[in-house]
Amino acid sequence: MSEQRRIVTDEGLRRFAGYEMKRAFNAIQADVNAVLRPFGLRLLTFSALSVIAENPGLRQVELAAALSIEGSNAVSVIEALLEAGAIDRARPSGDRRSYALTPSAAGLALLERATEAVAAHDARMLQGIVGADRDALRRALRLIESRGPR
Amino acid sequence: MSEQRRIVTDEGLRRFAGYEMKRAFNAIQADVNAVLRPFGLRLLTFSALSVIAENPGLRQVELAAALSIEGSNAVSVIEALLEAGAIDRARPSGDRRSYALTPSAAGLALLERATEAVAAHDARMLQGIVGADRDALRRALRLIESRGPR
DNA sequence: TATTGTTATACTCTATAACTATA
DNA sequence: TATAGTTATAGAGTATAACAATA
Repeated sequence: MSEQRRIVTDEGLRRFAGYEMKRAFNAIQADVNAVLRPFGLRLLTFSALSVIAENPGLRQVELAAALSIEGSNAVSVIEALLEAGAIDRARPSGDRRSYALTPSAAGLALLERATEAVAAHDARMLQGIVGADRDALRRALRLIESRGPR
Repeated sequence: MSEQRRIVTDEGLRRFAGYEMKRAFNAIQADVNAVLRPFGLRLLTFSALSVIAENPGLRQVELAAALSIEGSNAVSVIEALLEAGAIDRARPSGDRRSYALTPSAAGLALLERATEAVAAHDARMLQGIVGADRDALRRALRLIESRGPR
């Protein structure tokens, strides 16, 4: 035990939504990645797989735009999903620069199970936030996101 | 222009608050760090300086706990603030293992200006979120944070 | 000239293990 | 034995610049 029980506060920072957002997101990030680890996925690869399944045949540049990540950073994400056998990549007939990304059967099965786990995680994190508050949170997050770079 | 205007969506992911939180926080993170760059600060060093100014004489372990970061990761943050001349570090009389962190006069002046800029940034990001919605956002973020590891 | 995908690189944040010196 | 601070290390996310192939 310490000699003097000092109460150290971050009260001054609590007035900033950005600071509280960071703390809340860190909690989510840690939890969701723990949930996804058994599936061999991270939040980013899970998200990418989800978008690919939703938009089969999309190009890498489209995936990056949908996830708001740089194209160069999409490369390793796609590589991870390819190595896991969750997606396939093929040159489309039209443009020989681009690739068409499609989910594999295994990828769809993986996504289904992972999505269920993530849904449970999400519900757990939102416990106690109900009704109008939940809607307000959603609205606020989208508005904040829209304040960012286009 | 692309031959085919494909609409790629992340609609499936939008049902997860965690995904929207990540996107919103990325927008905040990018903006606040751009705002802090002229002051030679990042979100983390700004936060640390703020907590030190609010709790002068606190120990490093207390700072780390207040910010919810690992003690080992607090080292470089403190180092950055020391090098910037924003804080001082001294061995207290009682315990020769620990350090007492205090803001310098220059650090307090820096914090004052930086806080003003961050407040403007925060207000900008929260534009359009008013009244009950703003309270709901705050409540939700604290509740989500409390769902994380203790 | 512009776009797609890629490589290389750098910085930041987070987490863990192991160590020292002090308690 | 436990605590405060440190070092080393690794993994992950983000950002920029430069390049080859193709349009």
